[in-house]
Amino acid sequence: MTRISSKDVAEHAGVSIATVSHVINGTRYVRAETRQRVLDAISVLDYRPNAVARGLATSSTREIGLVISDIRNPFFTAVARGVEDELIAQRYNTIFCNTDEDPVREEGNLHLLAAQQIDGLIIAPTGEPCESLLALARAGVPIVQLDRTSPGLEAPMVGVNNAEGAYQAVRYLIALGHRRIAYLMGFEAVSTQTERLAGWQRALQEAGLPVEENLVVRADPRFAESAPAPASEAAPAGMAGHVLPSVREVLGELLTHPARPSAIFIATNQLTLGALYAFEELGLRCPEDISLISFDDQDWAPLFRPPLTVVRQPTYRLGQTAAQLLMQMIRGEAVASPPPLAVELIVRASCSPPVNGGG
Amino acid sequence: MTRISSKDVAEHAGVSIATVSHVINGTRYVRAETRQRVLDAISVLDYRPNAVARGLATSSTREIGLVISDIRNPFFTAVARGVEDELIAQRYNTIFCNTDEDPVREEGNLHLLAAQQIDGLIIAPTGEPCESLLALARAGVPIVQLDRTSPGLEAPMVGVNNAEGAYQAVRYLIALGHRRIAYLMGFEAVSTQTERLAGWQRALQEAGLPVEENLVVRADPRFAESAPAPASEAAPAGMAGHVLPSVREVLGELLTHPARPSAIFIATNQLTLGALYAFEELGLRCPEDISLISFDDQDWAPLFRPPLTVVRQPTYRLGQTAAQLLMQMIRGEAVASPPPLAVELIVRASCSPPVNGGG
DNA sequence: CTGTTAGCGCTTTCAA
DNA sequence: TTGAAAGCGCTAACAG
Repeated sequence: MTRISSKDVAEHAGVSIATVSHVINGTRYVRAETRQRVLDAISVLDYRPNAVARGLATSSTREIGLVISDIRNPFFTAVARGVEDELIAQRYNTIFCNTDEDPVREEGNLHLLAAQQIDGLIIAPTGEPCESLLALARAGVPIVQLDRTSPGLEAPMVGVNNAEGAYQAVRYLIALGHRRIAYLMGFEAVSTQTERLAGWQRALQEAGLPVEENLVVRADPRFAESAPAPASEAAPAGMAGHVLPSVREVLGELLTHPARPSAIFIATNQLTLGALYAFEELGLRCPEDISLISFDDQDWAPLFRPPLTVVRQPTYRLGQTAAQLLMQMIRGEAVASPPPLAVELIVRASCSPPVNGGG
Repeated sequence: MTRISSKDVAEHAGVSIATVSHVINGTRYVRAETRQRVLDAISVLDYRPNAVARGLATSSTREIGLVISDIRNPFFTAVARGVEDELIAQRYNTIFCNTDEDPVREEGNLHLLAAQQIDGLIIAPTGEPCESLLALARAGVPIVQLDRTSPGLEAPMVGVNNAEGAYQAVRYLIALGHRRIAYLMGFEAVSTQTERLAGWQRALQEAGLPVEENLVVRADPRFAESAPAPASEAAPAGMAGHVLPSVREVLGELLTHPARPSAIFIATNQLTLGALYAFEELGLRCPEDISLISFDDQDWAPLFRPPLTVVRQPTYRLGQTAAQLLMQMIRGEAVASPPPLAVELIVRASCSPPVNGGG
């Protein structure tokens, strides 16, 4: 069962291991006849170069780390697919890690990835300062930030135009006649959440509407806690340092208030799912009782009753772009953050004019 | 920027590199005072052992391959999370690859993983014979089959009781009064699909109902083609060797037939989504015009109108179990396929008695 | 209790 | 046009 190595190939072909290496990598001229002998030996012996040994010799492992919050989040899932497709095409492997937005898990993952000598890293950082991340950057490992930014990290970032998407969404609601529009968001540390907040604000201000702080509600964005299936199945999440109420709690309070908003803009798909559960529980009909618009499209969104109006993000392309950018960095090319990718307002039927003229 | 190695640590601590190695790995006794010196040196220099070098020396990389069909499929996504949670806890990294049910992609992925000297493999095989997979097995790499089996491969398999789940689903429909119950499935090569077929058959036979071959319809299970979002975003799929019509085509034919079935049992979540789109297009109401029951729960299923009746699979646990089994194999323990995990019939509201007495 | 040293399998000067 | 040999950073005998 002893694995066969380039030495075996060399012997079989009657050449040195240097020559074997060179024909495999095409890294210097080899007489056609010699090359053929080596090639034959390779196929006869079914030789596969050992990437670990090569990695040690070249200090390049062809492995890329992909660190995201949770692969079960359809947003990241689509992104991950974009990344993997792009990387595998370049014969790079992608190692993925989940952080659950937990800085401790983030540190641990990065530690392991660093030890593994990854050639590059694509990360959707938690947003909390992360020593391992900065260390990786200092060590010269190419890094691209995905969707969000990490404090203190100098690295190109691939994301969407969050403020603009939020702005459009809220403007759409305002045009429909809404005056009191809530914003449901997740962790403050996550840059997308605050950028979307800014878009919400700008739209209100431009319309001369008051920006009431109590219209901004925060909830744990990690899963729709009222959803039976994942909840009962989910592993206990890390949550270190993060304590936020569930969507259900938060909306229960907001939407039973006498001066409740007539519309809500939601920052993520998981929060949206939670909100939908909350509506059901509170007996609120959408859009009759409350209009809803959210970030992230979902493949079931058009089938929903009502079909969901959303701000669509180019998820797959986000991952693809991040991977392409990383490849450029690995090749040593100079890169800069590309302009934010455009989002798209998809109007379906979860928003309607407010019944009582806008709350 | 020259990376620091165990040699640097040794020098700094005034010991040999062997001692450094031993304190790091706790692999032989080191005097407390010496150990402390080494530890200090490590932290002063911020030394991180190079896993690649270690991998070369020990021929153990602490990397596991996870090969699935498509990470965008929520089934695999949950499984992958179970795998990653389990592996990361053991300080193993997981490299994931998508095959798109394409044997060519499968081969390519495995080839790369083999070169990378993975310590183990968890795979949901396409079901087509796969040379690289057998080669990996021959080379003694621990493998566990996930959800399905690959022809000719001797490896423990972690899956659910597919036939039983299908049987229960169809029995439920029969109890409701249905007589003509269709089965919508994906690729024949995928073992789960045929096992579920067997369950469907058994339920019909036991009830004395005819098993009509034209009630079994096959469609491309890879994505809901009528769903606008993923379709427009999706990368061109591989599809080598697989040609199957879309759900829309297949159901268009089946359900406009005069003697159309009054109920349908669907083998996967992606096919279900496609069916839901098809219903919409055909103007069929569920469950009034047709009852639907499917494999795989989804977090939005309870919110759907009608809430979907499903056979739930323990997805997360499937991944977790596979990973645990793999760890045992890596430790050299003897293992066998565990009994299939139980599925659960979740009755919601997408099935009702047939209007005309069961077609 | 600790150091020396021979690899692991490959790449890459340097020589020829 | 090709070979010899020195590493890459670590582990694991073997010595002492």
